[in-house]
Amino acid sequence: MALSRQDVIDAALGILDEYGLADLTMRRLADNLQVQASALYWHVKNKQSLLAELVRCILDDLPEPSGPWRTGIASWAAQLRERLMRHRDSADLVASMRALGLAATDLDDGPAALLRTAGLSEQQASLASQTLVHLVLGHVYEEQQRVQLAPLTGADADEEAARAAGQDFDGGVQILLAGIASSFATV
Amino acid sequence: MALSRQDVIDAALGILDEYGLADLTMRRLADNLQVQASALYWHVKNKQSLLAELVRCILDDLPEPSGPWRTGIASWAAQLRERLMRHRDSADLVASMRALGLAATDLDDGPAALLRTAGLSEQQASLASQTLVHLVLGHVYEEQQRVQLAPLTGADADEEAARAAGQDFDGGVQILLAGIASSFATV
DNA sequence: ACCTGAACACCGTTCAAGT
DNA sequence: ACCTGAACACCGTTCAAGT
Repeated sequence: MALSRQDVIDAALGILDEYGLADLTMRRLADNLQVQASALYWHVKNKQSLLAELVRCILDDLPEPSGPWRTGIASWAAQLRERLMRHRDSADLVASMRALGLAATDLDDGPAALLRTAGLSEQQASLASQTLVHLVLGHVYEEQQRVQLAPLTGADADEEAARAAGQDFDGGVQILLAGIASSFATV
Repeated sequence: MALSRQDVIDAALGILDEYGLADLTMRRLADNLQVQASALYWHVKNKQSLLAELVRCILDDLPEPSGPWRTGIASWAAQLRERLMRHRDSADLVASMRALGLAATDLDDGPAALLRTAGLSEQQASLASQTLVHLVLGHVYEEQQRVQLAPLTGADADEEAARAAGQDFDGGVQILLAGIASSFATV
């Protein structure tokens, strides 16, 4: 049977999860699908657009934050982290694509909207949500990198380390939320 | 005259600034120095260690934060940003090296120490400074990426955009500092 | 419509050999 | 001590040609 675009995307996600972003090459992907590398270019414009597609998959149906702003944003951040943690190197991937303005550029729109309805000015809301997204991506980036370094450095118990990282994450988000709350006061 | 290790580093910084991290290849660097690519490996162990050296240069003599914690941290963050903005793609470079545990891993130590002396617990201090570094790197990363995208998208006035980015940066840091301040309250 | 095969212009790194 | 030259094992992408 002929290859479908979805087959290519699925195989790419598979390589990403198993071997990481650095090993996700067009040639390797082609090998995996038992096809010549050049065949991929019938299904996909180029590597960058394929990566953008992967980002779309990873962040698919991530709900917008809603409800009371503080708990709403906190749980949105946790959900975003959870989505990212499902795929290896996803924070790196998402950050790169955001940098190129290709995908996930609108990630901050959700939190910004909620903060505006909660009373922050346009500028404050976009600033705060931008900061939040930086924080989430930065934290998950380091967390994912640590996981990959663990085998080399001598891994602590995975379960324990994951719980600690999760608490660090929540703690960081709480600091930021406290800062946002005090921004309300000075409005 | 024979090439020195410092010559290699200087030329690498030159390529970084003029053409960006993606174009900083060993072969191009060698061309630039009018030497074979293999010659570089006498002066430098491999590409990664060269990049680590560049990070060390970029962050050289960045002073530790001191004084009253709030203004001390704010000005430290501004100084870090200023150092990073001197070299193209530096935030990307620093983040990558931090990820590999090679250089600049101890970037958060300074702020953490100041926050501890100011009264935060070990955990809170390291969490807050980690968050701060994420914020700085994340912000500068996007700022630098935007600069590189500007020629393509239709650049606004550079001066104006830089001032706006600077204010965004300061605003983001202020939000975080407010959050840290309110963490003191709950100690 | 979908894929192959060959080519182009690149990478980082190693290593014997030259001076 | 410092560098060349050639090689190895890779990249992403294009494009005529096949089915």
